[in-house]
Amino acid sequence: MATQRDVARAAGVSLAVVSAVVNGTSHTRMRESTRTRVLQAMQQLGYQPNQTARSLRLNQTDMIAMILNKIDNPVYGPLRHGVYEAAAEHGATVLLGDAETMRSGSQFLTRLLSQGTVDGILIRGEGLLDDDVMAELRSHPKPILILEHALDHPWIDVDDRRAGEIATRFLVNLSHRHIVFVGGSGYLSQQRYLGYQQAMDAAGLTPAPHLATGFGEQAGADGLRQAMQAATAPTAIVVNNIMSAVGVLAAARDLGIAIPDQLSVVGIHDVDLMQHLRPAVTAVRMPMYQLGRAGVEALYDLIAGRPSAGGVITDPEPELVIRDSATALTRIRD
Amino acid sequence: MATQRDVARAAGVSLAVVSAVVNGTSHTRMRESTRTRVLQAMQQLGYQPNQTARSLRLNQTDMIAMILNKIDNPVYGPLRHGVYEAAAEHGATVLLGDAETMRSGSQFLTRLLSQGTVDGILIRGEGLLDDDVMAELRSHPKPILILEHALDHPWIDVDDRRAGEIATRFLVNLSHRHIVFVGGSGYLSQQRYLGYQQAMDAAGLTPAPHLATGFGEQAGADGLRQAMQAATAPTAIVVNNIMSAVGVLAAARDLGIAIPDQLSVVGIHDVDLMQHLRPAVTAVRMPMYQLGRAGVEALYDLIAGRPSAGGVITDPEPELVIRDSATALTRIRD
DNA sequence: CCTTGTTGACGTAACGTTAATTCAAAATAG
DNA sequence: CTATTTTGAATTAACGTTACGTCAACAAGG
Repeated sequence: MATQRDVARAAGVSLAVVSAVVNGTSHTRMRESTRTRVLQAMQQLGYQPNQTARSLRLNQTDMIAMILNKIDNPVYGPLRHGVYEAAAEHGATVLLGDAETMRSGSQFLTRLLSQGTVDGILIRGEGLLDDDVMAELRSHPKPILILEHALDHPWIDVDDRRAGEIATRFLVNLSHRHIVFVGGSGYLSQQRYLGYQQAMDAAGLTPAPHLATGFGEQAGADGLRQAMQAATAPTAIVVNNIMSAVGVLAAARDLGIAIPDQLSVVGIHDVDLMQHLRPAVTAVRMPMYQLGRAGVEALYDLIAGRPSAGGVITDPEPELVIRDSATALTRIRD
Repeated sequence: MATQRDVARAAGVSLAVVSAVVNGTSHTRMRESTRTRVLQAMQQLGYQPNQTARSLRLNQTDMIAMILNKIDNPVYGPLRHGVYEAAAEHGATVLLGDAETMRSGSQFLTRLLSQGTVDGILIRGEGLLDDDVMAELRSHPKPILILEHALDHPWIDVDDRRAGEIATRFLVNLSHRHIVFVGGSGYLSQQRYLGYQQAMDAAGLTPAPHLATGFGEQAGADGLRQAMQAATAPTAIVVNNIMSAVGVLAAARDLGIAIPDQLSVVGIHDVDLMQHLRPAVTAVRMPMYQLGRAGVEALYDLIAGRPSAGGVITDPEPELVIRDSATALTRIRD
């Protein structure tokens, strides 16, 4: 492949001029005619800049890494889009990794830790990155931004507490009194449960204990079964993780519980799929796309050494998307 | 950050020795005591090799790109895992891009086209990459492997025709006679339709025309509605794209069609979600994980200049996963 | 006419690595 | 005891860029 040297030779100019043409540097100036001559030579030779050499010289790769807990989780779709878009605006490409495969000594981690691979790192590990890995990452000289609550790193996240509150208050307003909170585990789920508690307290209702059955479809099914064993069955359920809502629907069907007539369901997080389920699932949509964009911006603040905005994103707020899985309580219960 | 030069100074040896220790090169030899001295110095200084400098020197980045049509499609989950794993075994990292954002002049494409970014490229664009982009990619000096049927490039793919045949034959064996084929568009869908036709012909049944309503949930709903307008309503339906099965289920519910009692449904491709829907969806699982692994192997054959295995993957075969959305036809119809 | 400033370039030293070449000292062979 | 080989390392030239420093030629100002 043609290099700047080849172009220089073909155009009868020095290397410096070619480089200046490529980058539009102001230091090295040239006649317009020279510039077009160089441009033509580049065209003819099919010159493509060598990104690696550029990175070495500039000590900057125009690449950032994003590490997600479970890449496949559809709630990360908009997050990823936000990150990719914002990164592109900064002229950067995104290297995507999965926390699950980021064991100590893994290929991806080694790559990240070696110098000159990425300009910065975005992490959403939901507590799944073990301490060894985090310690290794901490030794990384490039900035790291955590896309969830963190104690010892710059971080930014959506408002999970508020989401729990919004979901619960909606059910309260539909006259439900026995509302349970199901699924999840870890800090993030606790925040949502906190929001649930707040909304229950505000309505003078007694919060039920958190049925922390974990993540995914099965967790939802398990949660519903557990909830239904209570002395007084709930009339409504807040599902911590949206994919668990699928499991809740399935378990309800299996148990002969009609949704929403016998049980109202609200999920936290929203994905396209929810509008295509029957009943379509009412959910609290989190600004994940914005989180992605804000994350990249904050990361680039860190990279540039600027002070970086962090903490909980309160604008936009989590947004309730009303569909068919929750309805007002009309029958008298308990 | 510490470089090899710093390590060399600290250990009182030359650069060459440090490099040899890092790579385990046999050319430059050294005493065991020297080796440990260097290793200690590396440890003390926290030396991490500079990947960029290495890439520049070796003209090899240990990074491959994978371009997918719609990253978010859950059927790509296993494909991605296969690719990531196999790449890791080759000591490589994967740069993931979406065909949708790969317009001509896009950040990601520019990055790919510049020299020294990746060692090779894997593409599954499902016809969505426009000709400009493909032409630009073709000019790329590094090998490209297409993960679907291609005319002018090395390619490899799963057996879509066979999948259509398997799905259809299963329904035929359940005594269905009016079977429609719904959803999709493009070469890949045609292959599956071809398999459908084959199975229908083999059973002496008349294939219905391909209702090519496209991809995704909505496409399934549209397809079912269209299919139901026929003079004699079908008793079974082969859904080209698995996510469309969600839409089929929803539309059936909306139209008051009971699945599987009034209509049997079989989807092509399988994702975890299907077992959590009600009814759980019977589907033909494609060896996407293996496709990912095989794709990486074939790509590395190309990179190494070896002859590369290509074409349709027939082992393992698409596998029928029987769940609850299809049942034997017992009532007399038409 | 000399001074100063501007234009349009060129040369070159890095960036951190790898691998070819070279070479002194030690070991071995004759 | 000398000739030859082996061991253990050092020097150095790239890889393709970018940016600093330099400098001739020419124009403008006094």
